Amino acid sequence: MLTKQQIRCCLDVMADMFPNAHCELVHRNPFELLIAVVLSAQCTDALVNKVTKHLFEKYRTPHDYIAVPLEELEQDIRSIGLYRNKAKNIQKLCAMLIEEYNGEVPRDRDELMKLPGVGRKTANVVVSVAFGVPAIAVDTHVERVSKRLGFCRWDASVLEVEQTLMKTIPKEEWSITHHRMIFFGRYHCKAQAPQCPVCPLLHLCREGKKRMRKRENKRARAD
DNA sequence: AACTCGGGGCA
DNA sequence: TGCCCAGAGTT
Repeated sequence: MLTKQQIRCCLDVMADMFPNAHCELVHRNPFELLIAVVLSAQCTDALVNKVTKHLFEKYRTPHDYIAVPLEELEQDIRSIGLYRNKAKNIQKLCAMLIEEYNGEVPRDRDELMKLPGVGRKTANVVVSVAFGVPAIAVDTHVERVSKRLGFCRWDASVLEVEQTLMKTIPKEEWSITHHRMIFFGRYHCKAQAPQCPVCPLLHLCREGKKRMRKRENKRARAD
């Protein structure tokens, strides 16, 4: 396990590697962001952006989404996968927005999590990106990076990962930090092909050092 | 804690 | 062409 000091050091390196880290979802307001993040569950932001381009021209308000048959909305988002669940959730979510929140996206994380299709990760992204509330959205990238480097135990829950990061990072940097970690995880510390040999964090990384040792042993046996 | 839902993308 | 990727909800 890394010390707080070491974790901050890792995060500083990520900041240097990805100075332009940001939310990759295309949106123009909190409502569009909410829809985009709900759609992004279990698929990549790039894929969602392909769909939302057309979607946000056709549907502009919560009313627009519920004015259409479920099957039509399903067809409009078919290419992203899990589209039946997502279409159903979005119609219910829009109905709730109208009935309970005056058609506005709530600014409170716990209120957001009452909406169908909105879990902890989605709610954290929405409050931090749309409303500037400090939050750390733990997706698979943030979780994988935290565990490989040794920010937390391997068996830590998503909530424990979030709490570890919150305890380590000053509040003002929570939001930008989670974007940096996502970039680091997506483009460098990838799930299948981590770039350990060229990683500037290798000297601190629990998993990286283990992988490099394995590599060495393999080479030694081959000789 | 484990399972399910479903496509696109890449090897 | 088959494996890998990405969260929320349910039991």
